[in-house]
Amino acid sequence: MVLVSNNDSATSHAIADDLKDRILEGKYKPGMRLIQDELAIEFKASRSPIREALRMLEADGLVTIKTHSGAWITELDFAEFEELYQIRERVEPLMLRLSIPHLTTKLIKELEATLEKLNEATTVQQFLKLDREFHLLTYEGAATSYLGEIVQRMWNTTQPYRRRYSQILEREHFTSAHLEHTLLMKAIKRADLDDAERILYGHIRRTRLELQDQAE
Amino acid sequence: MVLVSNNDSATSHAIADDLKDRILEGKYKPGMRLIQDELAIEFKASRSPIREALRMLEADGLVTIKTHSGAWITELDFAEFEELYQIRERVEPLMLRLSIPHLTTKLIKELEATLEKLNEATTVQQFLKLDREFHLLTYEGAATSYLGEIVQRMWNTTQPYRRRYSQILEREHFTSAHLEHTLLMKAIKRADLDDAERILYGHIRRTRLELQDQAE
DNA sequence: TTAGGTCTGATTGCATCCAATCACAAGAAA
DNA sequence: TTTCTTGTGATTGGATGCAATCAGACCTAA
Repeated sequence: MVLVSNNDSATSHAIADDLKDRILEGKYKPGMRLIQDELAIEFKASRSPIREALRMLEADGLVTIKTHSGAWITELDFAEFEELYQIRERVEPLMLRLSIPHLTTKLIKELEATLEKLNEATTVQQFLKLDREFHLLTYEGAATSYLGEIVQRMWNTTQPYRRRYSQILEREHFTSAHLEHTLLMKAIKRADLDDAERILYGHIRRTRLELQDQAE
Repeated sequence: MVLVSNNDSATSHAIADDLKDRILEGKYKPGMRLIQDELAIEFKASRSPIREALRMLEADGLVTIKTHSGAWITELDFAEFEELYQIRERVEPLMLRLSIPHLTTKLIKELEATLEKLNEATTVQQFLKLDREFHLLTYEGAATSYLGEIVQRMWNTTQPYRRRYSQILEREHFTSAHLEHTLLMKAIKRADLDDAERILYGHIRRTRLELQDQAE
């Protein structure tokens, strides 16, 4: 289960990947409109592949298309953001459970290295990037077809908001996250499925509640 | 949250809806190939809207597209079917929890009527149709944007397989389902969120395990 | 001033044509 | 016989032009 890159030769896929990066990096902000002609000119292609790319991004939840009207970068209100976190609480522990038994020693080494870098992160930028990397890596052992898609999609759509809201988080949050990540790592290493599930559930839940508190 | 019909004027949407019905009704069987030209002729349209419709169905998980190769009705192996049931076990109880507090008395009346018909169903066909109707109705109170999509998508993709596998289920299964549905209805009426979640979780889980037993 | 209607430019949706790619069959070599 | 190569038809991907639709400005009437 590769939750990272996606190499498909067709230009529509290439365009979709490129746009996806821009959205995840925050270059394209939620609510921004995308105009087919402009994109076509920029990518030196016709509107056909652009349209297909937009449909793919729509499937990823990154873009919202309204018939005869246009395409916008998906915009979440806080309720939707919260909803996605609630789904994550339920779904990611399952994916972790399915993954742990198939994690190779190589992957575990990689996980530990990422965790170390994560603990040393100083900027919010770094923290977000490494946090994402760490969690998605823990799922790499799951040979799932649908679960992986769902999880990836949720990480993608919430990405711009994690960036936005994490600015308001207290220092306290990062130390809690640090402790939970360490506990999670230990549970993974001794292949304790129930414990790992529980820690992850609590980790996501606590983050949601903290964001909830800060946001009002 | 309307999990039933979808009225969008654009022809690509109309085509997508039509194809969707055919797949869910079992006219188009998993593994069957879809050829753009043939569909274009049948729908008296060009290939552009057909292509868009296929992309939409891909997003719904009903169709699988391979670049430069073609489109097929999505085919699940048993492992994927099981995976989807595991996700349902985690996700649908959450949706039920979010729904119950907002169920109107009108909806509850409708639910009871559906349950009554469901208990009187004699053929497998009827059972499947009413079972789907009953469960999706219990979620109708949830004002969710993503959860609803996910749940609906899982019901859609597993539909052909529910039909296939339910043929091999014992009479025993239907009486268990009956009892669980009745318990669920009671929990819903007294708005007992925890109990409702637990019953639904067990209901989906038991079905999965029974199918697992029968299938090997 | 404000509400409603109409017009117009911008943009999307669809049709058609051509190019790129693939799958499969037929043939050649071992 | 088996395996590899090559070529050809079928099918998908992309480009271009036109029609349909929408949003916003402008005008008119109350």
